[in-house]
Amino acid sequence: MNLDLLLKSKIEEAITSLFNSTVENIQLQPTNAEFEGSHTLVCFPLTKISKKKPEETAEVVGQWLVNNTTLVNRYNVVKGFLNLVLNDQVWIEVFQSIVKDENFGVVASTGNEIMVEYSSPNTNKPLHLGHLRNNFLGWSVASIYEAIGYQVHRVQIINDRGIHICKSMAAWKLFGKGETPEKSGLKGDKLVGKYYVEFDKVYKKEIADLIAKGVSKEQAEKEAPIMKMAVDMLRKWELKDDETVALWKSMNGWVYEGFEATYKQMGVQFDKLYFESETYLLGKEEVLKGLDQGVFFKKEDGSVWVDLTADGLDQKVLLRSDGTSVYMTQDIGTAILRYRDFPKITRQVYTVGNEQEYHFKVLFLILAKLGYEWAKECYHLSYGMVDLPSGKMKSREGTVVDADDLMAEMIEEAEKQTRELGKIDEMSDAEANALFEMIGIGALKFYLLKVDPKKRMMFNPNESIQLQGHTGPFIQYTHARIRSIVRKGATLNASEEAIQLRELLPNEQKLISLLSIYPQRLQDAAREYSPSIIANYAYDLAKEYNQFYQSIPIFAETDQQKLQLRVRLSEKVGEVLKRSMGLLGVNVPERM
RNA sequence: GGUCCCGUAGUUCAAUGGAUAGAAUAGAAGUUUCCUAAACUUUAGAUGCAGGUUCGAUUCCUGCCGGGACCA
Repeated sequence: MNLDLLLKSKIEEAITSLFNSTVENIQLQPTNAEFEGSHTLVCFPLTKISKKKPEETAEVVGQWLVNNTTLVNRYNVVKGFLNLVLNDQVWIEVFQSIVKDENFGVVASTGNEIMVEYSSPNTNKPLHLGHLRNNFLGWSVASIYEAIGYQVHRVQIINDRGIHICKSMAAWKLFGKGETPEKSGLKGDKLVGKYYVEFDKVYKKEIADLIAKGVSKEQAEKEAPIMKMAVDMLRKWELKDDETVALWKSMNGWVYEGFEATYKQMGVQFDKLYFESETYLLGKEEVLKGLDQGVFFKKEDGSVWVDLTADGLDQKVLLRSDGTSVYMTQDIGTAILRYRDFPKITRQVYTVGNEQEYHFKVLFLILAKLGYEWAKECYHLSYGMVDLPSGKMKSREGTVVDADDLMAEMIEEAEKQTRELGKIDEMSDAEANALFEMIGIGALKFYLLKVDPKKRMMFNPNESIQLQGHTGPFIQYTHARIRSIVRKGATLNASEEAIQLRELLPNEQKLISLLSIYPQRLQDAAREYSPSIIANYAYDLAKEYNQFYQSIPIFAETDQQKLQLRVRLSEKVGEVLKRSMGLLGVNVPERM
């Protein structure tokens, strides 16, 4: 039962009957807290057909609804706003239908199928704070689509080829002395990252030395011995030189093992991994095919270009004059390969930072020009950078926040605060540790997901470890309280018969109202690709519940009907909190 | 040079063109014989500037100022 639609149709009837006319868009919105009522009809747009002042229009519509429907109990008019107070019986019916639905808010499979890409790191550096936002977002959007009945394939593309990995390889060969993650106890991705940094250090020194000898800067950058070594390795790799490929494989292997541990701690997974080393050749083929078809053109130096000036963009190179590919070439190949692997998907969602907006505009246009119908359905889930109080994260200045370190700190801080509150006295060590992790990771995920993805956001370490206020742990705590109520309620002799109440308290009505809009919020979140809509909804619901909890002592109630309603209402709120937090990748505890 | 994004309380975030712009945090003052005080209550505090469209603009349009990104 959709109350809003029901009410709207009644208002339509009212308008037809009163003004002998219709309006396309009935503006029904939630009533401001300061006024009585739950729904408000904005009457200004109706004045054209009512030929009355806004106040009078509101008055007659309100009167009609009270006289001709069983929904509206009373109304009040403030300026052109008609505030409607529905009958409690209506809310009780709404609640009954929610209670009856054991899977409230879960949409049955629709047969739609999409792919969501996220993460997609380079293999030369460990994951950092920016990757956390990326992974949490991608994971959450995928979950949200599953919740509205889609089949979702979670994938990533791993940038495992190119000069950057060769740099780490060169430095490792020169200075590594056979170091491995096993020997040094260093996580694989951290180890490879260490040699990437080492490369950079040596490279800079070599450039400086050459410049000191009178070589030009440009020349020095090319001639530095360690760079020549890296370039040579890339060349050998492309020729499939055994030794080089073996080293490449083993170093990439270390990185993947390291990443795997980080993903596990993040709580994200993938259904399939794509590797650029496996897709870039397909991209090249497709570009050459496009060249034959006249979609692209060749310049005098032999490079291949696409002309997008007609679309308001410029010309873009797709193959360099030496025939090597660029990022765009690879992405063309990857996109096409994915549709071959999963022919039923109708859309690809790319979770990639907003600095690549231009890139994806171009990519989708090119795919469309190549004749792929699905290209126009593709979506770049573009998100803003994560800044620190000190400004942008810069690896050169050592301000990059490492993902593993951050997650460990969050869990540690959760443990510290939980112990201080003396909340784990009756828990086993295993339970307590699971709780610390749930709270620490939950706080981090909520912190990063509560902000609209499109916006650039600030990561303040001191605020992020806060567990009070607009945070994940606030909602987790509310859930734990609810579970406590439900456990206690279960020990009473509750009858399963339908609740026969006729009236509700304002707190109860508001909670029912919030519960009832969950399915709509879920749809909104999917349409906008925005987990923040879910995060804020869960927060609002938890906040409302805490007010209810604080002002109404549930078990002090002598009327069994009322008591039952409050326990069941609590239970349902708990379920929806759990479900919506689940969409963010956040678990909620039974006790905390 | 061209294209795009963002400017909201001290700070971090909200607000399908609608009412007196909401939260959180930091500040001030309270609530524990009562289901978990990681909670609740009260209080103070903001739309960068100038125009325009509209019954109504934080939201749409133009210019300026400030911050950021991308393309050569």
